[in-house]
Order: sequence, then structure tokens, then C-alpha cells
Amino acid sequence: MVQYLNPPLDLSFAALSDATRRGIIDQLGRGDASITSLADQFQMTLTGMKKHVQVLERAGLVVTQKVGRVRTCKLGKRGLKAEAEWIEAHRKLFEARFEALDEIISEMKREGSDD
Amino acid sequence: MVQYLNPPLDLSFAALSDATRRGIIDQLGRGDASITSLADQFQMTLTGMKKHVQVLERAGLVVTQKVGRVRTCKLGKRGLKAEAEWIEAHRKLFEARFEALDEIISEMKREGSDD
DNA sequence: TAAATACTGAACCATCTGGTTCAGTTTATA
DNA sequence: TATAAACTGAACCAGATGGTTCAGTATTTA
Repeated sequence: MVQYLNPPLDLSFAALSDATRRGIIDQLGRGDASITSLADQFQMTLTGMKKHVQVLERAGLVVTQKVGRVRTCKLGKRGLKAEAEWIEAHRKLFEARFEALDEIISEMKREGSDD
Repeated sequence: MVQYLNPPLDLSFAALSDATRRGIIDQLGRGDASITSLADQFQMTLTGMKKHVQVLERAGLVVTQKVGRVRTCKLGKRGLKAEAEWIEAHRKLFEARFEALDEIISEMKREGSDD
């Protein structure tokens, strides 16, 4: 058996699998925001929004800081590097597979039906 | 409120959030495989593996075809384009944010403490 | 044609998810 | 100092997830 463990990828892909959370990232790209303002924008309770932000925080995509009674959320420095790398590496795998198929198909066309 | 809906991204990011499923993609990059061979490699019941493959199939990342009693799994033509695009677009957002911060910091250093 | 192989579907299970409400606590503001 | 604002935590809920077992069906193979 082969082991494929990468907890940070698990957490960040899971975080990105929800449209609201992708929207929060979008929003934070336009400027830092409080839990309240995010909750307003996404028409959700404060508690609900807090949970989403926590998911993003555990994935390292967002960092928060509480000053006074306001918790400000911003994009994390960690960014999406690891995710981009996984995706790009595997895009190549996908493409390589199709090239291999294309070769086989061309081969078959050249030789008639074989194998 | 803003609406951020993109069902395919939901499905594919969710599919990618599991290490076993990322491993299956890895494996299919090295060649097509039956449910049985995947179940062996990942030490899982056939039924369990079938579910994982179904998740990947619904996300469009894998296609399968049953010939005789064997179901062969291969990487889907759809690939990871949409996912790569989302990630790249948002990596830029992350970076832009930090550049903005850097500017503010430099500004503050130049002018002493202000604002 | 009998036995083995490969899959499939239903049912179950514990845990996680995406939301809620309600009852606090802490911090500003009038 | 009383009230409002912003958050927090616990508890609940329905439904999804990641696995399992068990009982089939369909297809090879001996």
C-alpha cells in the first residue's frame, strides 16, 4: 500500500469546497472585514459566520485578530501555494495521460486494428 | 448580498479534500485501474472504494466504463482547469493584499507614526 | 455447468458539516 | 452607569461522509 497523507491539503481543499467560504476569501481580497460585516454580506448569523471563519483559519487561509470587541479577518500569508502546486502537478498528469491515449490512437490508426 | 455559486467547484474541491481520493488520482495518472485493484492498493473494501470513485466521478475528475465484470477507471478529460483557474486568480488576490500592506508599512516608516 | 471473480445495493454506524437559537461576556457609547 | 454592539460557547438539528457488512447479480473460467 502507498500512503498519501497531507493534512494541510485536506483542510484547505475542504475549506474551499464551500461557496460561502470561497466568497469570504473573495471578499477579504477586497479588504479586511469583521465577523459582523461578513455575516451581513452573506446573510447568516454571527455564530454561523464565525464557524466558517474558523474553518478558513484552521486551513491557514485566513488569520484573525481581536481588537476591542471587533475580530478582524484577513487573508493568511500562507496563501494558496501548496494547493496551486498540487493542482498544477496533477494537471500535468491528466494531460500526460491524454497524450498517451492520443499516441495509442494514432498508432492504431497507422497500423490498422492490432493488439 | 453577493452570490457565489459554482457547484462544480464545490464538488471537485470536496473530492480533492480526501487523501485517499487524491491518491486515486495519482494512481490513475500512472494508468487506468479497476475498482478491485484500487481497493487493494488503498486497503479498503470494494464497496468503500466504489464510493470514493463515485465521488470523483460526480466531480468529473474520473470517468469509468464497465466491460464484462470489470469497471475501469481513468482520469476525466475535464481535468483540473477550473480549479487551477480559481486558485491562480485568488493567489493573485492574496499577493495583492500583502503588497498593499507592505505599502502601508513603508508609508508609516517614512512618515513616522500616523493615522 | 459449478465455482470463482468483480461488482452493486441496501442498511447500518460514528462522526463531521452547515446551519440555527439562546444565553452569556466583553467593550464601547450615550 | 445603563444600553447597545460584537462576539463567544453550548446545545441542538438534519443531512452528508467515510467507512463497514451482508446479500445479491452478472460474467468468466475450469
